[in-house]
Amino acid sequence: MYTQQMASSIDAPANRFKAGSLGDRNHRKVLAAAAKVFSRKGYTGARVDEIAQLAGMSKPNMLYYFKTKLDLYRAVMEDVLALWLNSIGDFCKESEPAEVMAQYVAKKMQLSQQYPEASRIIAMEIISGSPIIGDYLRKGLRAWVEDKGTVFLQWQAEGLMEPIEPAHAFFMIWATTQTYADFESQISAVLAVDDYDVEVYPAATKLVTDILIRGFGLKSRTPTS
Amino acid sequence: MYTQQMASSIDAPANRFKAGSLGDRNHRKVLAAAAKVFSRKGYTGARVDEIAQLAGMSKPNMLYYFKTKLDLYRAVMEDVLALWLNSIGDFCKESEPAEVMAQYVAKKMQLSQQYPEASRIIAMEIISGSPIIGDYLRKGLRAWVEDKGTVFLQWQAEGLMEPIEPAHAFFMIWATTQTYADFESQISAVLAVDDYDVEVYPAATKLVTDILIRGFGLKSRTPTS
DNA sequence: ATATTTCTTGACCATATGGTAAAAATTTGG
DNA sequence: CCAAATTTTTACCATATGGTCAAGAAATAT
Repeated sequence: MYTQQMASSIDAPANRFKAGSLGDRNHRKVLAAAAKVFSRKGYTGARVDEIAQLAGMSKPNMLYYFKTKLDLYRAVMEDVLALWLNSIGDFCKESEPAEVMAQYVAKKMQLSQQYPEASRIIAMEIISGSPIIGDYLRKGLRAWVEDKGTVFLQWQAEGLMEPIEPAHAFFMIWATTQTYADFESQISAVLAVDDYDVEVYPAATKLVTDILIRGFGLKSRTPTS
Repeated sequence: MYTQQMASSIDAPANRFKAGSLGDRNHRKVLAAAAKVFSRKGYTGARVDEIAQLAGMSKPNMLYYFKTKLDLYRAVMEDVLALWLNSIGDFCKESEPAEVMAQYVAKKMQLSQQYPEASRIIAMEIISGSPIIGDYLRKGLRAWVEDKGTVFLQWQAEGLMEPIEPAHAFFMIWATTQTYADFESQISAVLAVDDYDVEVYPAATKLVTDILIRGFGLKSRTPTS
């Protein structure tokens, strides 16, 4: 089993190669290829050789950049988590609730659209029981939720939001936005769309935003007089 | 690759063993074990031998019941899809919108709680690009959504619901309910709960129900006079 | 009880898989 | 241009993996 934990902090995506060098470029190529494969197969299902092929190099060559499959997975995970959590936007107590929510949802949706593999990798990892990021979830993410959640509590204290446990509010936002990345194959099948990006995302963003604002009962602080 | 499709209809879970016989019981044991393993590792990541061990028998013995890994996966998938779709409840146009929604959400939540592996198996399959159930999604599920969606359209025509594309309404319901099964490891990590079933599900059910009813703008047909 | 069907086992197989080592090729700094 | 460092390839290896086969053990029916 690979139930080892990674550091619970988000390190910079720094690698040991100097920017622009051959090593650096290949390093990135491998990470990109790995993200694609891991996002479809998960850790156990992914094949090292498939990743190497996708990165356009031989397996031993790829293993020169990442010594083991687990190392590679951890590296991908770090990148992906960093991307995922740095998407807070202006989450400040003083702004208009509906504005803040709209911005956050928009940002999340944009991320789902731009880096669907990132979302899927995290989803697969969590569905698998979070063997690698479990520690991070218990520490880093937990703290994040507690911190950002104060904004919701503030709004609720001001009567600008229904009494909803902040953590659950986040679960709901994440679920509704990430579903468009994670379950793309289902959604595009049901909707029978040609171009997911133009036919689904814009409409979905507006829809999810509206429903969440209404569902959370977000009120304006300065009623349009 | 295993990009073969299964029948797009949901067959009865009938097997070739007569009920209660040794064969029947073992058949079920294998299916149960397979569901657990597939739900954590996905198709490619699952190991035939691990499933056999979990079912308490040798690998060749298990392969006596299901000739190949793919056969087994298909069988599990069929069971799981049947379970998942037969959870419609009273989805009838004449009932109270809020009632219908509350019932559907409750049923979905109950399923997520009772058969979390089922939810995860579907999630993994879809995240993997629906290689096996793609055809079913394009035909069976698409038809289901179109059919059941008429209820939402009816409500909207009567002014009892905000104008929301029915399919998206379903995506939202599924996302918010299934997230509690699929992402259990994340949610329990963030909430730091001991007993997920009692500390999370009841509260989540009420929360999701309320938010969706409010978010969809469901009105009562017979206002409480 | 015995013949027959059903189930289980152990030995086995071809291939896949993650990973290694050392030589060869390439790039880079001086 | 040359030596040193970096990158890539070739040939391997041990083990894991999905699956087969024939013989043996149980159960079942007669």
